[in-house]
Amino acid sequence: MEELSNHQRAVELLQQLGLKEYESKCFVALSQLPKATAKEISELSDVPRTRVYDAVRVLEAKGLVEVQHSSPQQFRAVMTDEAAQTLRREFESRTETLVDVLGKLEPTNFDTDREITHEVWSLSGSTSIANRTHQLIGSAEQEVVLILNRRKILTDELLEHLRNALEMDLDVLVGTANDEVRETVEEALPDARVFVSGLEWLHSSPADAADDTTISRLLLVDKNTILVSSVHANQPEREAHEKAVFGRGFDNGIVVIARRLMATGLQPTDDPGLPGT
Amino acid sequence: MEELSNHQRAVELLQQLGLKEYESKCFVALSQLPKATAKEISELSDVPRTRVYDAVRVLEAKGLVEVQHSSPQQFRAVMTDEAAQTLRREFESRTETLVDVLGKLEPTNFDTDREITHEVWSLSGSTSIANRTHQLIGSAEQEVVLILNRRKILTDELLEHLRNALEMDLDVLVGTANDEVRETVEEALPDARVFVSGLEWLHSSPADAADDTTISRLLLVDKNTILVSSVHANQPEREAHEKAVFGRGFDNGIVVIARRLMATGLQPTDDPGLPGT
DNA sequence: ACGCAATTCACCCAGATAATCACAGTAAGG
DNA sequence: CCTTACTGTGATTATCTGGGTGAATTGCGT
Repeated sequence: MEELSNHQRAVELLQQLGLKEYESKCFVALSQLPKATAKEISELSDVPRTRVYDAVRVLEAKGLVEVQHSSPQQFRAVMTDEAAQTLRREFESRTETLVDVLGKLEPTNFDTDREITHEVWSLSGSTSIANRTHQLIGSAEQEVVLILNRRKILTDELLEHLRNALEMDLDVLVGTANDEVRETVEEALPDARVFVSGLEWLHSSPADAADDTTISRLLLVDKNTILVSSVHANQPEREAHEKAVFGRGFDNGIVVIARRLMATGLQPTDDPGLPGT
Repeated sequence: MEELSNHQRAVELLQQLGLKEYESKCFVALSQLPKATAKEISELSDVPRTRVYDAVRVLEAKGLVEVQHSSPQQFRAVMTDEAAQTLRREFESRTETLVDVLGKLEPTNFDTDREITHEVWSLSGSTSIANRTHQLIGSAEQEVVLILNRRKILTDELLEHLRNALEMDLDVLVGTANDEVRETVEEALPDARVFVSGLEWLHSSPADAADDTTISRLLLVDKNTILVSSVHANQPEREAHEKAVFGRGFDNGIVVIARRLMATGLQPTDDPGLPGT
């Protein structure tokens, strides 16, 4: 029954979008019928007959269904595109006023970032990580070393930030997993130094380890700040979730390790021996 | 304390966007500090200190805060713009798959609209009502009579639909509340017949009535289908909520009444006496 | 007037979530 | 080294929202 699966998925999505279970079920049922009475909805949606009315009432208030006030009351759902549009409008309105309110709220003791040493922060979510990546590249003052392992993360925006760094006469080194990506990067950034990283072990899960975790990006800025992100592929529920840690401070342990890694990885023939701890 | 009000509003908004109370409070608190420990968050947000950790953990998973795993753990919120962006991305992903799933789901008995007589449907929400308005204008076959009472509802999209109707050689009559709107409409639609409606009582609340409800649009299509929308202004909580009823069927009571109304309203000097029931 | 279905209302129960407590690790200072 | 205060984790209890059910009311057809 693939139908059931779709049904369930739709109900879950609706709930995640803010509707209650009954409301979601009723709406899905109504989406399949051009028109329906409470009884029909109840049968098709497993919602107790007596509760269909409440659910439909709030759906009406949200602009998702229309009701006909006749003896056997009839209901119909608006077209799905309209529904999505309605939900989107409500959402946008909320986020809009949210950033507004939060903006008016920030003025609290804002002592600029003091001791920025020995920090190690973790964060998650691809968008947050991408944002932090861009931000770090933007704050570079000498060099940017970046190793990419997945094609997806090579976004236009990322290239744009790298281009900006190049225009400020910074050293930009990019390590890639294979020649294909290397060529893409070389085209977009002629002034950057692009390698195929020698760190094969980085690019695929270690054979012995049981975890299917993949390093997806590795960024070193000014030999001072490091960001490492990885994806856990074993969770097929959603888009694989990306996690990252990022740390600052020249003598920060993780930064030191990363510095060594980067050096050996990008120049596999040399024995660079960068100043350690 | 206007600060408190903003604080509360922010928390409510976050909750409406899917966060729990604790999560919302913690995020708002963190948005005011560049960095904080669990204790500080607890004090600033009224969240029990021991529960701050849980809340912050899910916030981290949602990509809204970063955590520093040090002895006294430290937390920081991402910039509000980033947060909004993250939330938006999640939302879009959901609505996207939603319309997809609902689309695959619709194939159920879709006997085209049979008896379309004597129906009276109610709906609410400005966007839904606007959509229905456009749809009705698009389905017109002879004439479109529209009375506008509020400037806001004269959108470009509405004009576009009216223009389409004109190009199909339909009669388009537009009644407006005042000369200003009339001129705007006449500019945009040279071929339409535009009046300043004679129905003054429509355009403002009746003096005796206690309710401050205003009719905002009134649409009659093919002397057959009617849509009336009104706004209740006494609810300053959000944008005033718009409600509407729409009915079809030549001999539908509400349609008959509306037909009479429109006739006397648009041609105040004449005694048209359109064919009634 | 009667019966049946439609609709509403009020209540119960369960799971989720808020609130509190007790305890085990950890850092700081004497 | 020991004390002390504090940080973090887990278990426990209270509260509340919302799902689930049946009775009471309304309205319609016969």
